[in-house]
Amino acid sequence: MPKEVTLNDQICFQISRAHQLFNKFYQEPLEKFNLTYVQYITLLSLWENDGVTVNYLSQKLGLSNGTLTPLLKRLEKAGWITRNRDKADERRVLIHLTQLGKDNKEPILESVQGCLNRLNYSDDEFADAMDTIVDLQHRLEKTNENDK
Amino acid sequence: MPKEVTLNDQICFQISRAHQLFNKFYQEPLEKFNLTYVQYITLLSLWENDGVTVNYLSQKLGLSNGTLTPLLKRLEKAGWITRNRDKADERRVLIHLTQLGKDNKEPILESVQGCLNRLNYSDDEFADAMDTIVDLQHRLEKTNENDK
DNA sequence: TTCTATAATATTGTATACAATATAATCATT
DNA sequence: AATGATTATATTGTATACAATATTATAGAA
Repeated sequence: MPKEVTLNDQICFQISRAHQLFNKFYQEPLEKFNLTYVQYITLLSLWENDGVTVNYLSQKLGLSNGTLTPLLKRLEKAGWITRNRDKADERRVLIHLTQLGKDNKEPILESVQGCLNRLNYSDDEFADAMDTIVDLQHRLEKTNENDK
Repeated sequence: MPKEVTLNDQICFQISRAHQLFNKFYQEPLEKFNLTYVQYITLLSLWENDGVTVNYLSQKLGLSNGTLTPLLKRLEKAGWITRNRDKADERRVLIHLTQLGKDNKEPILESVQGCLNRLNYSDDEFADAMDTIVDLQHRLEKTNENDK
């Protein structure tokens, strides 16, 4: 008799749960900055590389431009970034951090790190967990590739 | 000098990516049934326990009723389930699989399993990956608990 | 029994998320 | 230089996702 397929045995379901829990997890450290989790991740990318195109962010974050355009407009409205057409190539929109966006890097990272510390990962445990997740990604990417 | 915080070092980001990749991954096996990943997960729960309330599904799937109500309406419209007020307690809505929903259990599971096999997990690797992810969930839950 | 508290679901508003399409600018070839 | 192909972003339509609120039904107390 084949084993019954159950919800909790599905690795996709457990990944989804972890994703949901992270969204909740980030609410507390980001609340005082009025940022969502995805907006924070976007700022994180801009703190690494500022003055980039929507397309670059789309690749880096793995989000479609249909997701990013409205998200970036909200970040602009809140004063974190600017959106300007590239004068050298007007198809492009260049995203730049504002002074506010730059000045708040440290406070935001500190607030987040304070929460991350509470996860109580040792360096080894953390590295192992990351390896497991990235390995899963590679398996999924390889399979998704084959579908094309 | 403190180490620079980068996007790819964030475990939240890697979990998000895995979540996105799973959504893509499930498109192929579910396409012919016109189901999304979340709808599939919902059916999976109903194949385990049929005739349950919205609240039960909400707990089981970890989704709010604000997410589930429209999702269940779409599943109803497509003929997979029925939604009926419980005559014994008319605050409740009971969700039942239709004959279509029952009859398609095996074909859907087979289609999905065919794709899952391509991930090439050994039993041990799979168990380890699951442990890692569930352990992460517990760390997140514990931390989220403390916030209340 | 009537009033209140509680419980279960639905609705509203905001924010992702993406496929498909549209728009506009640039590039490439002639 | 004209035009066809390509590139970059925006828009539209559909589907999650949740907090806050509304609605309706039940339960409990006086």
